[in-house]
Amino acid sequence: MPELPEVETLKRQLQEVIIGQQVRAVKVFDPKLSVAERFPKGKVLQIGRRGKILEFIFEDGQRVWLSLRMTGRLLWGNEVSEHRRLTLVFSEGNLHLIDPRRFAALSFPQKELAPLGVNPLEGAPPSFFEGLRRYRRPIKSFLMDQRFVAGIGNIYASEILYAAQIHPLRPLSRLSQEEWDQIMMSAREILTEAIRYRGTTISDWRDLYGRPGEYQKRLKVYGREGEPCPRCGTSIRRIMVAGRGTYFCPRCQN
DNA sequence: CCCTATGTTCCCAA
DNA sequence: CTTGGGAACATAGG
Repeated sequence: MPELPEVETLKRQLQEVIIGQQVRAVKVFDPKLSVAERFPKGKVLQIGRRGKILEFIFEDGQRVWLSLRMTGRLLWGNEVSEHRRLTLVFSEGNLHLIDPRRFAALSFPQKELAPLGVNPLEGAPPSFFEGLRRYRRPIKSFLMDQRFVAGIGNIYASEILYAAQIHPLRPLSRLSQEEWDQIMMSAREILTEAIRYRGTTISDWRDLYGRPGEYQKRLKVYGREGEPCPRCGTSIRRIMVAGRGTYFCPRCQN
């Protein structure tokens, strides 16, 4: 599913296409998304992103949050493809929500709730790491916890820890400040690079125009079990961390 | 039939 | 309170 770089790609493309346009009609094809009937019919003022959540901001101040979950995608255009769950009819075109597994969710936030973690593109404030000493959970599961760090998912967590040369099972409480800083720096570099390549297409991800991303060609460890580490040649390993497939180099990452 | 899958949430147990 | 495991959601592919 879309992580930060994929959602950011959609956000930027939507800004080019629907800012200033008015939602004329909403067609709902999945009863799970019947809440979409309440979609504001006004003019879209801005598109935002909070971690992996896409935010539509309307002229009158109303907001809609879209969480794409595992297989959700947005498609601009006329062609009716498989797995269409929702269509927003704009003055100058149609925006379709495509979602094979039907996990995507819409919400209409009443106020500022759902405290989100730090933005890994900006980095954490200097004091952030100080408050984390008590957590002994593996660094990888921490990086993916949206309450602490917003936007990192399963693919980029493995890639970030590989770049930072930190073992995914290392307890947070046993990281030094320098190692934490290194992880945050790697996160920024990798996510920024992934945005530049319009995200990672392993199976479902496509951008607003249906094109696959390019970052999958640059993945160093994710999905590469048994292949040689690009740094030292050791065979990449796969383990389960918090129930998710996790890839790392047993020699480079400690 | 088995396992896996870019996510989130909830229940339960240690 | 912390953490992880498992299940659930629902569908497709190897």
